[in-house]
Amino acid sequence: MGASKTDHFTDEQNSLAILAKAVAHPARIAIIQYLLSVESCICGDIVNELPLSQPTVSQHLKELKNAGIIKGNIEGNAICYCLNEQAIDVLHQFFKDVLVKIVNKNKASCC
Amino acid sequence: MGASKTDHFTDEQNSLAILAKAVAHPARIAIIQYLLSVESCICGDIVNELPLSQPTVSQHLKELKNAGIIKGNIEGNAICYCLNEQAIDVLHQFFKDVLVKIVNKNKASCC
DNA sequence: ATTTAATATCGTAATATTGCAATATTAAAA
DNA sequence: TTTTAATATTGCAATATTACGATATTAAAT
Repeated sequence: MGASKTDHFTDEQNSLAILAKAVAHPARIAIIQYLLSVESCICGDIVNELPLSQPTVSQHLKELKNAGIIKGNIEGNAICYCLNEQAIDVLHQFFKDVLVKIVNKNKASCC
Repeated sequence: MGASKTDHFTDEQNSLAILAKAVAHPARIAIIQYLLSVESCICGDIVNELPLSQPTVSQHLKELKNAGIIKGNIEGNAICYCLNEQAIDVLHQFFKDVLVKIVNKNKASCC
């Protein structure tokens, strides 16, 4: 098939999967790290920071934007990209909750 | 091309991407949530919990295991799967750090 | 020894992702 | 207005993912 059967899962499961997928590529991790390292959000040189062609970088940015991980504002003929705190927080909370539950379970004897 | 150019990125970027990719499917989110909901780790009924066929579930479990998100122990003719605290912690720490940095940046005026 | 139950693997079709060259778009600069 | 710079889109080839039927494996139960 190839397509995942999203309608069989909860909205929460689907949206977490979409967010995780957006992050699930080394280039997109690199983009996130670069956005964090830059002082201002106005950054027109992401392409030069990555070992990929301009169209490929543009595509990765689009995927991050579609998933809501980053926000983009037009600033003249450059574009200001910045991280979306809320989307990152959803992922952070999920893994935090998972971790807390694992620790509690392991306390009660497990693998 | 289709294959990502992993050799152009850092080990950290690649391993974070692998972990995120393992989680980046609603069925695998569902598996994680189910493993958390069960008291013991001995669980031989993951297939019945998911709206997917047995081979498909088995494949998803394999991917989670390959990425280190879950661990599997053979228990007779059933298999005991449980979450790997360390792998989840890597993801948790990453998103926590990103979040802290975003908050600090936004304080210093940004988007 | 045979059956049963649980899980894994193989093969394959449908679809998605990755990457880039070529080209388009857009707005500032000259 | 022409050029330049920055980013986006299109088209396409290579590869990866998702899903499942059929089949294999494995160990307990009969």
